[in-house]
Amino acid sequence: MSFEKTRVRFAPSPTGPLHIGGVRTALYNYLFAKKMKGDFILRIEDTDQTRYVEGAEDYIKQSLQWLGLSLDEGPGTGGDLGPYRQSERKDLYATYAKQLVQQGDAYYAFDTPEELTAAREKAKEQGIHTLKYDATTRMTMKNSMSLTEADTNHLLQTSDNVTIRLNIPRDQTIIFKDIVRGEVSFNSNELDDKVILKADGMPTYHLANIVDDHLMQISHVIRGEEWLSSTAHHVLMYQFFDWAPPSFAHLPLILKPSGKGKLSKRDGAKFGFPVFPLEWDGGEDGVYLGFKEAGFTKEALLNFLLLLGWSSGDDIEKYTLTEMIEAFDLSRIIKSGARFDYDKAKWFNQQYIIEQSSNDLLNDVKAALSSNGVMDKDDTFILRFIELMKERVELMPDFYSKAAFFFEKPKNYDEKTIRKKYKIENQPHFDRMYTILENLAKFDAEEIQSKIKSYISDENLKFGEILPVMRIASMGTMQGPDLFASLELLGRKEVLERWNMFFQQLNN
RNA sequence: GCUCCGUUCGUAUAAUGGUAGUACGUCUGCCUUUCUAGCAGAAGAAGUGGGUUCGAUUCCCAUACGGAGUACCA
Repeated sequence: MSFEKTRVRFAPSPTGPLHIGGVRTALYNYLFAKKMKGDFILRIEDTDQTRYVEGAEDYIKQSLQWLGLSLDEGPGTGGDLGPYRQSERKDLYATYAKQLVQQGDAYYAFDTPEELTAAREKAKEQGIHTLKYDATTRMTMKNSMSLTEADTNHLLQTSDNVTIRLNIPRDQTIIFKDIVRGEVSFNSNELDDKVILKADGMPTYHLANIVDDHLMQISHVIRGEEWLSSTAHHVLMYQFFDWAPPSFAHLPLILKPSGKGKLSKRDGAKFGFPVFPLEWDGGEDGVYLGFKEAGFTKEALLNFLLLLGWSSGDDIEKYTLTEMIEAFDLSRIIKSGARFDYDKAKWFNQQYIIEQSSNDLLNDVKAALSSNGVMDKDDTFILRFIELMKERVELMPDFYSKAAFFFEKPKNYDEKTIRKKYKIENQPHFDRMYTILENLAKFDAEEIQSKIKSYISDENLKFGEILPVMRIASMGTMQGPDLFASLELLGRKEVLERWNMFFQQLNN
């Protein structure tokens, strides 16, 4: 096995936008593939026609592309072992399902969904929590095991309710090794006779999954923990086909911040953070925010997800994609579920913003500004602006929301600071400082600072009574970058206008 | 209900059969006109009960709690 080429697949079903847990699964698959110099394959599991959602496949591809998780094979990408969309492989599955029937490892079942529901209801009345279609019950159902050959053949011809079910053997222990959890075992008596081929001719996940993993020469199946329970079925099917099973690694779930249950798409709105990589318009379901639109860099998102369920063992926590590939190791995946911690996600983003040069941020900042109607500033201004704001920002939109005063005059002023810091007897000084600014040879931070500061000390004023008022007069708020640098950026004309506006308003 | 999986500061996690480390968050101080950032510091953790052991957070068992699965969904 270890001599084979490593080939992993990310196999989402196109039933909606790619959830953040799915993104992490994709990441881990990608990292492992690249670490092993293997292939990363995208396979679209669209076997449920009733749940197909238009645009979901594109969304998945766009998300992977945005994140830089490039595919070696997949629908649209190509590859020798396609097609990579299960709906395009439909005929294949029936052949394999029939092989299983022939071998006696599966059988035809003719029960209608209604009959099954009725049987379950009845069982419930008798106190059986869930009716299992298995060795204990299958002889009471309508299938090729319970029916005569003649009846079976007749139904095969006439029924439009023909499915194929796995014939799970009695009293077998199914043991498999999970890379994350070690040895996991199931007694076959606990397993139900799962449908592997549906009445519409499409396979269920279980069949499609193992047929494709085998045919596509997948070496490692890295997927969410929700699949752990059905892995026993899968292992049994590998035995039926006499195929060597891949290695399994079941990833811990990403939990709600409350810790109760796995993170769902509704939690985004509930807790106020994105749970999808990109924005998704769910129609009447509403528009779901994406990490990208919320102002995350892809590097930060990836870095955050990397550490939600995996740790290198050392104290390093910032990784580039290349470093992730280098460091990643399936055996260090955490076993227990990880809660989604939005504060930590934002911290990562802040780190990435601080590290990037103003030039690197230019386009993104421009975008954040222009979506707030700010487009009249030139690059020189914005570059300087970025330098001042960079370390005060967590998400890209903060470049506007935390710094709007650079682009428009204050609409209101921080009353508390005015009350505490403004003394009417200082007004003549503000008037004189106005004149100083007006006549400054060069309106730059250094010049403003030195002239204002020497005025303050010459007049024996208190910095704490003057500077805050200047800030309020110019910015309206106490929060912001260095006062003098900010004044310079605002420009003399603008500052003087604001002062006029402020002191006039204040004194009548 | 049944099956499987899990359980270390609020959160993410590390190491370890012998002092429980790191990061986020929180709080304090320094810096500063302010907000950040940075620096310095503080508080804060092994679900419970047994066993093995000189010694258990670590190994074993039980129990509690949490999670997942239990569909002609993936």
